[in-house]
Amino acid sequence: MEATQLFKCLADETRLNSTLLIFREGEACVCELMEALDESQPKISRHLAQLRNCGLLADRRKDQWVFYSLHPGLPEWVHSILQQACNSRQTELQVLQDTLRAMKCRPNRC
Amino acid sequence: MEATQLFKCLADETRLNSTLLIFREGEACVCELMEALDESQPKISRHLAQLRNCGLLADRRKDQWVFYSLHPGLPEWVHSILQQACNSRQTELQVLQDTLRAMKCRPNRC
DNA sequence: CTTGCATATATGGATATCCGTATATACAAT
DNA sequence: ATTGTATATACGGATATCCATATATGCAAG
Repeated sequence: MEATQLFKCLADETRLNSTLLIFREGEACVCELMEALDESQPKISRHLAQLRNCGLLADRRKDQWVFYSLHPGLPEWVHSILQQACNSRQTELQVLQDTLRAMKCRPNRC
Repeated sequence: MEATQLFKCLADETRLNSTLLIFREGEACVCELMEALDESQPKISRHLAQLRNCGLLADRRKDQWVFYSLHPGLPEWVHSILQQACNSRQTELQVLQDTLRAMKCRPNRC
């Protein structure tokens, strides 16, 4: 993964928050991110597709949901940068995670 | 400094390489970066101005040169991200630094 | 096979980014 | 004052990014 490509991925609010939420939660599906970030379905879906195409995220299908997670085998420096980005917006991320946790009818995991 | 703003700064090859060279060298002026990156003067100058306006770089004037350095007082997580970015392109950066060091008539520092 | 839910993609338009070229500014030296 | 060197900025065009809206796909349940 090229550094500039990673930075392009993280240079958008929706993509950064989605990636960091996935980083902290392990995985998340489109509808969970819609709820946590309060954004439209196409918007979330498009950004996640972009992150997957760049190799930052991987997806798995479970019933009608698609769960996105960090792509396995990302180099250590990518994880380190994500961790630092988390540090820089701890408070905001906590709010997003609380919203996610308060969500009713979260999809069942495998 | 906002995380997405930092990532936008680093999402361009010219800006990323300039920033990392400055990170490793301490400071650099426009003509040094032109030489090391083999790019035009307006291109380098425009990108440096953008980095300064975002608060990532600071500049000081010495005779006819303008030296750019990391803005003092940047939070620790910014430094950490720059360090990780350096790690991810060590080899390429080394080449750029060698070109810089081989440059004839480098400007005199204060 | 139709309905419903989750997700993906296509389209078109608004805005942003990036760059080459040309020009301007600042300042030292003559 | 004029020249030369270093840097900055203005302008215009090409391209990329981002989004809302509409539509398509995939799949499970009935």
